[in-house]
Order: sequence, then structure tokens, then C-alpha cells
Amino acid sequence: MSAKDRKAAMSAEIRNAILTLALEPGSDLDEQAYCEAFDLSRTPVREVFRELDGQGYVELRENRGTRVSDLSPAKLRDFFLSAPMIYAAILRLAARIADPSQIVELERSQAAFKESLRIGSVADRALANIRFHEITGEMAGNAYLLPSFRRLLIDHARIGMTFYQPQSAEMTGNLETASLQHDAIIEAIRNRDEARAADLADQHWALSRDQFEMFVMPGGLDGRLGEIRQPTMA
Amino acid sequence: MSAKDRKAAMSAEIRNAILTLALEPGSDLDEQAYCEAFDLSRTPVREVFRELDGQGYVELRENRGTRVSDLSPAKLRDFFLSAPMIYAAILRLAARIADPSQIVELERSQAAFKESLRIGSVADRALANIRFHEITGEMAGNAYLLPSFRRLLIDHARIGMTFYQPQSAEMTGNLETASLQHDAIIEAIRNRDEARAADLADQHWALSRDQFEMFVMPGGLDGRLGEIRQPTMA
DNA sequence: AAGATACATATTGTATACAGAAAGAATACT
DNA sequence: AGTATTCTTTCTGTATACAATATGTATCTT
Repeated sequence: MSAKDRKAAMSAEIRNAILTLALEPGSDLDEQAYCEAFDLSRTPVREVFRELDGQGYVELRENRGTRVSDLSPAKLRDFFLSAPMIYAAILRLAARIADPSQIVELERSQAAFKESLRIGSVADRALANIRFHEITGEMAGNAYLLPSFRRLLIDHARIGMTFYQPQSAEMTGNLETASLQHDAIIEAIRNRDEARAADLADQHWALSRDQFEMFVMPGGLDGRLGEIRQPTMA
Repeated sequence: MSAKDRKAAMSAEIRNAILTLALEPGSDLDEQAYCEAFDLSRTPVREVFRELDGQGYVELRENRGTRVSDLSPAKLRDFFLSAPMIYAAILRLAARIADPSQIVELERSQAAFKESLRIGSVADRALANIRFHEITGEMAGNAYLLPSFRRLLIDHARIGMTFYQPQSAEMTGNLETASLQHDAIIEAIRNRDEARAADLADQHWALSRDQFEMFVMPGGLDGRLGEIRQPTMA
């Protein structure tokens, strides 16, 4: 295995670990540990860190090492503000200019997503879902929207992992709905139906937002415990 | 001058050179030349290149060095597609949450822009204009929109430099109009008037687009030269 | 002479060694 | 005892040396 391959493997592993919260937001990345783990010198490891910084996975701080990009309340707010607009724009453009080979790829990734629903872990599902949307981003292929979209996907995955509640029946239903929406998105793109694609983006987005609200504003506890109240969104 | 300072100076110089087309799109960056020019070893120079790659100034290609980010027709198309949406979103958010100290800073940058109109070079104007809009981006402070917005600003500056025609009276008028719009933008932000800010974004954008069209579709030559026709937009 | 192949050169990528800065521990002082 | 200061340790940043890859040139073959 060449150094180039080890470098790529390290980059991929770090990205996946961040997306699945195996590396928690705000946690430090130990340069030396990665050097040893992937048999690389510090130079390429530091290069990968800088690259991941540029993509929004991590944050480099002067003389203070690298840490996983934070998920602060302020960032959550930014997320919920900008995601609907960007997602809609991406799917609209995807419907406009996607080429056939990309549609095939999207179908394949949706098959993988369905498979992850049947037999995969929560992390598998998050990664498969990200991959699906990543492809829609490639379809849209807009050099200016893509950086934003990719950052949104990173944090969408992390927020989803954070707020996922495996025991909830509603949650399971949501996953089914999401899968159906993916199918509909593929259909809209194949038909070059921009309006439908944008509409589905809104719906797909609303589903994610509901999931988030289910976590932040859970049902009350029968009003018995007195002190406990439903939190309100600021 | 410490190595850290030399590194920062180099980064700033490269960025400015790219924005003002002193470094043309697609041209190669010579690692060794920059090492010598700023008395740095290859390591920090390469780090800066990677950082600029993450911000969209340059493109790193495996085993093939670094070159200034391209301005292809496809990218121009992406630009004209996404700029109106992002600019409007940024100014809307800026009007919503800008804080007083930022407004002061914006006023200062507008003063500098006006000064550059009076006595500055074309490049000075482009940089002052970028700075003005950069501050509106900081006001909006949205972690997801900012990367896109910054990329748009980079290419907006470069497109402006490309299509600027100093002899044109219309062009001079446009600059005056742009300056007035900047004033109005400051006013809208100060009044927290989101709708007005978004509207001004559209107008400001339309002005840039017109300038571009003036260049691509110039007036005919009196129909005398026979072969020459007005080019049409694809 | 045209094309292909092998060699030389230049440039990019990686490893290691050294320098500088930040964080923590121990000591001295009030 | 509590605080301040210095020293030690650890980690980050930079320089240089080495390895691998790509590019250009010359030679050889057909």
C-alpha cells in the first residue's frame, strides 16, 4: 500500500468518523497518533488536516492543533436557516442538468440506502443517505453552491446522528418516508421536473426538521412531574 | 519579520494578485519562486497553497502543482445562476442580525470605496468593492452560506476586472450607481429592513449583470463592416 | 522521416530533524 | 496557604534532505 493510498485512507476514515460522530464535535485530533496509525510522517497528515479544514470537517487553530468542527447552537441556527434554500436550489438544478450516468449512480446509491435500512447500523444509514444527496450535488454541479451544500451535508449527518431515537416508532416511519421521497426525487430528476424536485426538497427537508423537533420538543410527561415543561424554540 | 508574518504576507499577496488578475486564471504557481520571494521553505508555502485551494482561489492537482482557479464558461454560467440567490440571502441576513460595530466597519469600507473611485486604479476599486461585500458576509455570519459567498466574491472581482471598459461613459455611470446602492444597502441594514436589503441585492446584482452584457453584447458597428454581427448569448 | 522508447531533468510528495510556542509542574516568594 | 515565576515537557511550525512521479529530450527502430 503506497503512501498515497494510506493518505487517502486516512482522509476517508476521518471524514466517516466525523460524519458518524465516532469523532465528536470539538474533540482534538492527535497528529502523532494518526502518523502511527497510518504509517505516515507528519507532513502528509498535516496536509490532510488542512484539506479537511477547507471542507468544513475540522478547524485548524494557530499553534493549538486541529479539532473536529463544532456544532454550536449558533451553527444549528445557521443550518436551519440556510438548508431549505440550498437543498431546493440543488435539487432544482439537478433536475435541470443531470446526465443519464449520474441518474444511474443515484439509483444505485438509493438501493444502498434501502439496504442500509434493512440491515445496516445507524451510521451506515447516515453515510448512505449522505451519499445519495452528495450525488444530487454532483448533478447540480454548481461550483458555488457545492461548498455550502457539502458543509450542510456534513452537519445534516451529524445532527441526524445526534437526534436519532432508535426506539421511536415515529422515527422508523420517518425513515420509510425518507426512502419514498428519495424514490420520488429520482423520478423528478429523470423527468426533468424542476418544480417537483424543488417541492420534494422542501418536503424532505420538513421531515428532517420534524425529526429534530421531536427530539428537542418531546411529548410532555403527563403533566405529573411539575417542574418539567416542554422547551420552546428560541 | 517572523516566518509567520512572511507566510501571511504571501497568502495576502497571492489572494490580491488573483482577485486583480495579476495572476491570470489557469496560470501556474511556482512553489520554489514563492519560497525564494518570501524567504520560506517549501512546507509553509505548500500549506498556504492548500489553504487557498480550500477557499477557491487555486486548484491543487495531484503531482501537477498548483494553478489559479479557472474561469471557464461553465463556471460563468454557475456564477450567474447562483449569485442572485446568495447575494440576496446574505444581505437579508445582514439586515436581520448585523451589530453596530459591523455597521461602522461597513461605512468605513464604503468611504474607502468612494475614495478608490476618485483616485484609485481599477484594481483598487475591485478590492475595495470586494471588501465592502465581504463585510456584509461577515454580518450575515452564516457558516454555510459564507463559503459560497466568498467564492462568488472572488469570481465577481475577476469577472469585473475582465469586463471593465475604462473608456465607456456607461461604465463610469455604473460605478456611480453602484456607490449609491452601497449607501442604500448600509441604510437598509441600519434600519433592519430585510425586504429592502434583499431588493437592493437584486438591483446591485442587475447592475453587474448589465456590465457583463455590455461587454459580451456590445453595440453594433453601424452595419457597415458586413461580417461583424452582434454576438448572441448561448 | 515518423513514431516509440529510454534516459535526463525538473517538480512534486514524504520523511526527518530542528526551532519555537503553549501548557503543565515544580519551586520560590509573599 | 496562596500566588507568581521559572523550568520542563509536549506539541506545533519550519527547514532540509530524500524518494517518487511527471515532463522534455535524445536516440533508436521501422
